[in-house]
Amino acid sequence: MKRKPTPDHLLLDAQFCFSLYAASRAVTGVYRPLLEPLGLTYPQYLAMLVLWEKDGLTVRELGQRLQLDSGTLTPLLKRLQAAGLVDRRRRVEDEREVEIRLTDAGLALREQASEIPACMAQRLHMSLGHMQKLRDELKQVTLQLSPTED
Amino acid sequence: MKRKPTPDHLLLDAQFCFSLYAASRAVTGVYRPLLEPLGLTYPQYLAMLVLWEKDGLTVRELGQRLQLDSGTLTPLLKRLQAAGLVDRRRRVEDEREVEIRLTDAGLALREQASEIPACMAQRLHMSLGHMQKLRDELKQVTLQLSPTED
DNA sequence: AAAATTTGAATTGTACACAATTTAATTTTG
DNA sequence: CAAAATTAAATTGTGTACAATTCAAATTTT
Repeated sequence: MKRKPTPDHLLLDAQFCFSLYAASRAVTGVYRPLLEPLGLTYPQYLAMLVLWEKDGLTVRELGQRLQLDSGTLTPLLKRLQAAGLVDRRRRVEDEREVEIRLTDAGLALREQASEIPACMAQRLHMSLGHMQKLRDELKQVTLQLSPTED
Repeated sequence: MKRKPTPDHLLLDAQFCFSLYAASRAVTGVYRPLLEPLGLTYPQYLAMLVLWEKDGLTVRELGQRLQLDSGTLTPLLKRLQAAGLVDRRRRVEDEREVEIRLTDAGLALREQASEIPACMAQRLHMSLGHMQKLRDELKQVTLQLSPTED
């Protein structure tokens, strides 16, 4: 009574999804020790990147940028607030919205973070051009799969 | 008193890491409704892929394949067991090891899962060749960043 | 304007991830 | 061989993700 072997298209190593999932976690793992001196987790670092770019966004706007909902962002932002990096306050124009503002410490942290991307690029042993190409292809994947598409 | 703008290399859209992180979550999001009828989460599906390929692995071996530790796998496997898809038992040769075996139901589920990769490939609107190329480049990233490297 | 709907955050509950510790079972070593 | 070191899972604790619900504040309808 022989059991059929797994068809090729179900092999783990054949999966595009797994290469993506594994690579994403591997990259996060490399960031961890780099971010530890700044007292940030990787998702917190992403939120700070957005705020350094444009301060005073609402939770909703931050969520659109990072593709995260309030269930993820609210506790994350509370931790950033507890760490003294941001302030959270209701907008006067619309009390439903919560505006996130960098504190002086939050803004100052940008200088320390400034070294990180180069650090990462070096660890990847990849040309800048190839990295940009791969990045843009991944953006295309996200765009293609985003719910608005199709 | 003008504040310096964020340098280009700190812009969110410039980050390779974010494109990876966003794409990975987008892909998982597409799997969710496909896996729901099978009663699997995405990481559970990955564990099943490994077991369909080679049954009777230990938690450690499964962890090596998926790059996950027992802190993640133990509860995940308990849920698969609760769903009646796998059995967990200590090895007699070495009582420290826990062997994971597919149940009949677990093996049978492979037939339903068989349609999923093609479903996914179609959603990506990408040639098979391009998907494989991207997949292999991502594997290279993971390999490059794995702790054994350097 | 009052009622119904919509919207933005927060909350609740489930399921990962992963560091750090614990426990039990083997191996290695003195 | 017995103590020490190592190993495999499990456990504990923190921090995401995300669906679903709740709540309060706008907005739209009637």
